[in-house]
Amino acid sequence: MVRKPSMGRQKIEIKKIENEDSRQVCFSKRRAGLFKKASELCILCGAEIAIIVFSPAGKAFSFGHPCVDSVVNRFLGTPNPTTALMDVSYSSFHRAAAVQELNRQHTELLQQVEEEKKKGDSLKRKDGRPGFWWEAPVEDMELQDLEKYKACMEELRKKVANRVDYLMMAGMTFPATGHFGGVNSVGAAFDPFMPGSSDSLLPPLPPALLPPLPPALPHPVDQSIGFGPHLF
Amino acid sequence: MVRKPSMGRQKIEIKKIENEDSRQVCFSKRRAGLFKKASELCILCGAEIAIIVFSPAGKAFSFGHPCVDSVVNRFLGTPNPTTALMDVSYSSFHRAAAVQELNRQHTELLQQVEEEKKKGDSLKRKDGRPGFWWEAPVEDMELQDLEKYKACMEELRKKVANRVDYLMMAGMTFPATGHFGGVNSVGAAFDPFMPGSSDSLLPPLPPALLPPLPPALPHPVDQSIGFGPHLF
DNA sequence: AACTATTAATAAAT
DNA sequence: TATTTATTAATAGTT
Repeated sequence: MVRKPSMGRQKIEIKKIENEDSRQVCFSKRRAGLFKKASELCILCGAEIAIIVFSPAGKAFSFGHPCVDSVVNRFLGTPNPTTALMDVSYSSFHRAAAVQELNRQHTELLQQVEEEKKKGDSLKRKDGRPGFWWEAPVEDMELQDLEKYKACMEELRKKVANRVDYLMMAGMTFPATGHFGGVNSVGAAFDPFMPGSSDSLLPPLPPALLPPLPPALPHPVDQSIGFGPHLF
Repeated sequence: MVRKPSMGRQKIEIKKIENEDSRQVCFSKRRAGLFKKASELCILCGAEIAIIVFSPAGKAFSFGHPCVDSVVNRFLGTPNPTTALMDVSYSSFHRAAAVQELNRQHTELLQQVEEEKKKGDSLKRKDGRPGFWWEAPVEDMELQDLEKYKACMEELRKKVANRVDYLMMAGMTFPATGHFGGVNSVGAAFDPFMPGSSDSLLPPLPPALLPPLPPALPHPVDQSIGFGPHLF
């Protein structure tokens, strides 16, 4: 029999893979590789790592040692018993940054809304007409949408503020709603510190623990509708 | 002359490295490798990734595309305004398209960084640190670097603003500043737009706008507080 | 999902 | 810390 002479690995350019199938395959392989590298770094150097990956399709995967939420909380500054004192000032910065980011978005949104309003107003009043007939309805619709959007942002902002207050005061970990372990998270699976495993567990990559696409929970893209009862 | 026949790479067991120096070297190398893998995954597959790494000494490093906060917030289930407004069909679609475009540009910048890095690798390597732009603790950042970074941010902000104006003129219902998370609210099956779109555009990575790529610039969120000397 | 020819990452030495 | 080298490890293309 003639052997199959595969081309073997070929050098590739680091640019977006256009072919969807190829991209999906690459995503799966490299995600696994990334998580493996992370687990090795944890074991070899005693690092704590959290990785969150959203596939182009919006599915979430995560890796965490000791677990995603503990690392994220530490990063964001949630008071944590195991957090070194040294980390506090450091972390508070990130927490502030995260909230600030949301506030900034909110502010910019409001500006956009105002601009849209102006446009709409001027358009309607020009020549005593609401603009071209085919435009008017569109403008109105957009304004309605924007108003809704604005309202949602107000709501979001409140929830964020409450959430932050809660975290700061309670000194608890994140949502007890099971957000974290939920989705495609790999913690224990890749957890190098699992009893009796140091290396042997890693290479094989238990496929069952890396469910390609189970229904995700709290992620907007996977969820049909936004504000679920579990959000904040 | 007698060559120096290094042993080359040796196979190692994946277990904690006891020697502190070796561990530190390994940590640095592998962290860099991990972040590089992540960036490639982002570019190749259009993924969104956030990585948070705490060294054993408690120092935090992070990688994020588009930025750490946006990915983490998305993961945590931050209510997504766009999702909440999903019923507003027209607006959603236009907004999705707008943000999609912005995000594409963003990815292009990321690619440019890669290319620049290649060029830089082969050429200059004298003064600056060859580290990745997204790491580098803030304390290592020269004042000059901060000034450059600031300037680049301003530049990028202008470009984004121009882009937004263009999109608005083109008939976009809502310009989508590019700051709002997952615009892919309609769901993968129904959304003709690339699902992997998303968040913040500004903060992430101006490096493409930077001069050739001298010193590395940290990710905004990475600019945390340096607190005294640290091991890692 | 499995197979390999290659490229890419990196342990050790400097 | 950066560079170089010799190897191992990851993976692109294929089946």
